[in-house]
Amino acid sequence: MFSQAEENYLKAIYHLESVSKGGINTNAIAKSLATKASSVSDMIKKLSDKEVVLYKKYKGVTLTELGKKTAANIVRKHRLWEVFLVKKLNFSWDEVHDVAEQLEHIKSKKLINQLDALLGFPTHDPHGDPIPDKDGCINAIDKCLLATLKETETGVCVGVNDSSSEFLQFLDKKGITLGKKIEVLEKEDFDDSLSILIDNKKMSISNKIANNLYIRKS
Amino acid sequence: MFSQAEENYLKAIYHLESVSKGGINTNAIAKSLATKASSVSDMIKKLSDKEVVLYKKYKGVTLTELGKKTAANIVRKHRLWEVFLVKKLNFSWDEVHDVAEQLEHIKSKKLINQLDALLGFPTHDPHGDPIPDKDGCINAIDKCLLATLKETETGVCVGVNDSSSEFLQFLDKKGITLGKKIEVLEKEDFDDSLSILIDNKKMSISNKIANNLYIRKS
DNA sequence: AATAAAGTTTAGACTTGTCTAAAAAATTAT
DNA sequence: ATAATTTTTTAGACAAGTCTAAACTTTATT
Ligand SMILES: [Mn+2]
Ligand SMILES: [Mn+2]
Ligand SMILES: [Mn+2]
Ligand SMILES: [Mn+2]
Repeated sequence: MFSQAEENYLKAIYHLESVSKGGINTNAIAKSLATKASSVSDMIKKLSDKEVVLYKKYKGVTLTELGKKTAANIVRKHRLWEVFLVKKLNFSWDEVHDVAEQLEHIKSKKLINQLDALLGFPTHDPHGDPIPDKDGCINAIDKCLLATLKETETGVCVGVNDSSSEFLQFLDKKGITLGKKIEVLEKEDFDDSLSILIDNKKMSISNKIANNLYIRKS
Repeated sequence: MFSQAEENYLKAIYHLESVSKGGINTNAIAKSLATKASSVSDMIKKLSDKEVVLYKKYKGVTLTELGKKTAANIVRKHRLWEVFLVKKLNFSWDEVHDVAEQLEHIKSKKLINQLDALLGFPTHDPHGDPIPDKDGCINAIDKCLLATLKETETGVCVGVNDSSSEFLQFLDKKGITLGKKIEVLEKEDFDDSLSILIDNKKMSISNKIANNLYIRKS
């Protein structure tokens, strides 16, 4: 059994491993958890004792198979709860994260399996992130950042890179939601901004936005 | 904001006040939380500083208005989650308590209000206990223990006094669930056991059972 | 290769919540 | 009214998790 703090560390390491392969360093974990490197050092020793991470002093940390499975299960719970909040409780996609941060620590196998069933076994959360299955496997869809599309290419919005509520609310305001079809009309060399067509409306999108929106090409 | 531990103490005091009016003593709280009297003393000081309880050394403790409201809100969350688990996730009434003990500490006004709406604003939890409203008010129904009924009297099962899973599973086995009509046929002087009619079936009920089942007379 | 800078760990302290053992107060029995 | 018993509080310790400051390793710079 893992404490809430331990679970949060495992999840942070899991997410860091998914973006930067190789041993995860103390400072990166500290930053992602808004804590201090010394606290991370202490906790890593505990996690190492519990055999969920491999650890060599000064050499960073990697999840063991057990660690990966444990972390994936927390992510699974987080994302299922996010789907629940949006689908059943009328939360908008920018409101769910903080509540899911709490709900992901609830311990009950039956709860999460029944929730999964209630929601119709969803494969992705409201931000387009894949939901790991009971064994921790995720089946990632083939997506790329809008910024990588070339002129005349089209695709469908399938996810966000930044899921801060500011960004999500901005997308709402622009009418950009998951599932919408997007066509790149023009790419401005000067500032890498895009002119796109969405819902038959033409709009201009800054490079910063285009670098935080995932598209499945079509 | 209250910690999980503080919330559990508040809830325990709230429940104790509802059965035995007057200042609640340290040992009673310790017993109901399965902790030690010394721990209770420590915590009571903190709760007193936070102005949710009134406390005079050696004289027991009472909830302030703020304390009552806070505690009632935790009970509200506990019972709404229990309804959710039974109605939406197919839990049986003997499985819900432990999970609700965790869920009751989730902090989100919107979450609990939307949950309330999803469930159709239920007034009672799966064990027949009333669900406090947003202001902490409960509207208790008029109920009495089955053991207090006289021969030939009839009523409807509306709640349980003991909600341990052993007792609840026992009731399931006997076919006794909330809403069922019961008629007292005979009362045995020797051991205070009852002969009752339920679903047109005659069965014998020990005094211990009859003292843990609430009835609304009809 | 030596030094500076950056990253990491340790030492020691603090908070929350818990415990045991001992002291103090309140209650009950003689 | 005094003594015995029960209840409650205090004192001191401990585990988890965090922090700051200092020491230590590794990496980068000269
Ligand atoms: Mn999230
Ligand atoms: Mn998400
Ligand atoms: Mn309960
Ligand atoms: Mn209940």
